[in-house]
Amino acid sequence: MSTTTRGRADRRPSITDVAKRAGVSVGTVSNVLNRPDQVSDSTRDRVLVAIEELQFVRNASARQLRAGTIQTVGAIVLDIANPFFTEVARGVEDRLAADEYTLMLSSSDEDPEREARYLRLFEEHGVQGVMVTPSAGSLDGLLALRDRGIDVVLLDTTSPVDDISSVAVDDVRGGALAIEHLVSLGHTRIAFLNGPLTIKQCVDRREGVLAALADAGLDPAASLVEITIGSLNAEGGEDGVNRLLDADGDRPTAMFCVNDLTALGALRALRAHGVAIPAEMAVVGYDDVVFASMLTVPLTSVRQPTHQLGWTAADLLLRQRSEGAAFQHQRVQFQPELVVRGSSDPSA
Amino acid sequence: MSTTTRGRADRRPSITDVAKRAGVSVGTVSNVLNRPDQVSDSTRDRVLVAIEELQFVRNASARQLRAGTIQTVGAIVLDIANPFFTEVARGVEDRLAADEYTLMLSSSDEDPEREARYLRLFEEHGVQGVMVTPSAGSLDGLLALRDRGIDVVLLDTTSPVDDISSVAVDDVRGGALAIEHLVSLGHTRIAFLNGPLTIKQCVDRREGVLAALADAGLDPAASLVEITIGSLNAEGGEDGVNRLLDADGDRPTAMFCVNDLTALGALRALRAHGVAIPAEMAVVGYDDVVFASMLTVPLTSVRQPTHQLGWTAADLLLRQRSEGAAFQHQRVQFQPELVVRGSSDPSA
DNA sequence: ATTCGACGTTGAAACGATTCACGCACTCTA
DNA sequence: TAGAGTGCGTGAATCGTTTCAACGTCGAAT
Repeated sequence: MSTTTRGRADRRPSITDVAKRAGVSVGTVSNVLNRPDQVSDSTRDRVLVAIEELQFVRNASARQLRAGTIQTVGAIVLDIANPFFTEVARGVEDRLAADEYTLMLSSSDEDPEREARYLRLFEEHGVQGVMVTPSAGSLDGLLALRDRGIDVVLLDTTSPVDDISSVAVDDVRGGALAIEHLVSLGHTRIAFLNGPLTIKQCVDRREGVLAALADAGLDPAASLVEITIGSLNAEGGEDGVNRLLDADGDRPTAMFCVNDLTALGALRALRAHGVAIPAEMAVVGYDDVVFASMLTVPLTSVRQPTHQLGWTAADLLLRQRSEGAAFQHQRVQFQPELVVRGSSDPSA
Repeated sequence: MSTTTRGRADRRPSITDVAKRAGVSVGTVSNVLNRPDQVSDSTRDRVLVAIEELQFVRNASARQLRAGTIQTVGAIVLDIANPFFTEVARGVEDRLAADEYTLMLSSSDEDPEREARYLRLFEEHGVQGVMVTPSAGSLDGLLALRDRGIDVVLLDTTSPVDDISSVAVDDVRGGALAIEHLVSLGHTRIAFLNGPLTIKQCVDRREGVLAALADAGLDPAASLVEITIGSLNAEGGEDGVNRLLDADGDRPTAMFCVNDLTALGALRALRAHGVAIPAEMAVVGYDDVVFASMLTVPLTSVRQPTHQLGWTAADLLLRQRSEGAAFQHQRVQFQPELVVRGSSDPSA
């Protein structure tokens, strides 16, 4: 059974095989690998030749088992297919590279169960820390993880507890920015395509929405049409618009989408229904992803410092590890910025 | 040193700790974990309680070290930020899930060195197989990997050798489709924003381009303006267009971009230069990513069966493992499809 | 009454690397 | 020439799990 799938060797060569071939002890081979300067030139060369001849590749499991831990951290984002999160991930990688850490990256697809599964997988693999954009309302799992010695930093959401750090953008402000803008254009009946309120970003942006409406003296009951979509992507947006247009009552004149991917789907559905943008429906997205400015109708959006977000989260995580008990937990918060384009403002 | 970063426990509990607490041997705990039906109810319950109380989490390293291998495969794509590849990855995941395999996903960013580094990392971690979209011209590293017992399937490129399987889309045909379309619209001077020829897709699409020109009786030297861009993304596209417009000589009336991300950047730069699309410049992309139909000028593109591509690659890999020596290497090839939109055809 | 198999459990031997106390052979110094 | 110091190398213990031969116990079959 084991020979069928193996080309040549029946078993990958171990450090012992290398030692035998080079005529040294395993300890010496290990030294060549990890402290080459403590080995004489001739011995080192002999070992390196043996490694080359046998095509020896270190066994990470054995290495890690003995060493106890390895320079790896995990990150779980809501949706790896969302350009916003890939840019965040790039920021994380850039910071980790400086300390020679490796990243295990996964997407929860907004499913708390998937999130939990990946967290367990990461833990079994002995990651030193995790960065998570939680998809569940509860932080219990993450707190337990922290108690088991794995550092945790929340990514793109503000921490509700004092003893877990977070790096986020002010989503309340972001939501308010979008609505203030639409209100300033004269809209008084606005649709809000939002995700489930188990996701913190959705809660916060909604809070900003409500606050901005109140500030403008508008009654949410009359001026806001909330549509909850299942997933924060193009399909969700399309679905949300279809439900909105099917519904009875006054059709809103403006729409705020919880992110740009959702807005993309919404625009597609609106176009399919022949709704003019922004004349019949003004649209605002969130994230200002790479293609937002290039759409049929350039998308007004709330911009966030993506790369910096990821970089800072990784920085916090690494500092938390290196500083140990001296580390002060903190909530880093960046400010969002509204980018006005044609999807909301014909004069833009 | 070790206590500073640990919350409570100084060391994560091992199977031995669980055994002690439950008053059984380590073998029994292992049995509870792996063959629960071979353990009596009362013992099993006692062990499970101990596991719960100690918050025991299996150590994947030890597990894998002893078991020799684990249900994991790796995948390396050219650019994780490209929606094309995230869709492919989704297809891979869907197939792997059926066999309870785990995926390690990485992006080479078209850098052969990064690719090699990730391959080594995967190998050290004992993956059973890898799916790779090669960024280097040479397959030596992959062949060596295969000889060391790790199955290899090429992803989104046709295998040049008989003993490595591949799943691809006919890129020669795809390139030809784009050019045939532009020629049929009357264009005789066409720009081709292509990536480096170390990347197989670029070579193949170029071959299709040249073949289609020849079929149309056009001399490439006169009708084709080749621009080589450094990276296959929006920045590359912008850069390519800037160089094209700065150059002397007849300006082409049409442009074929090696992928949609590149086309996005190209469109942005063209707009900045006030070039009308498609009147002054017709543009065709490749991949038909999610936002292609929604751009300022909807993008004509060559569509590929992304999800199926990934699914099939994973299927081939898993079958290769399970069938062993009986497995027949094969080159699966799907056909691309041209989707005509406004960026090339005003009547579309 | 003895033998047998089934069942549940044990305990020790792996897996492959790292680490560290120790030993050996030299050279240098007093 | 003894003693200290230095540079290299050794080999055994260790990490946490899985696996498997072996063992005790009990009920059924002979």
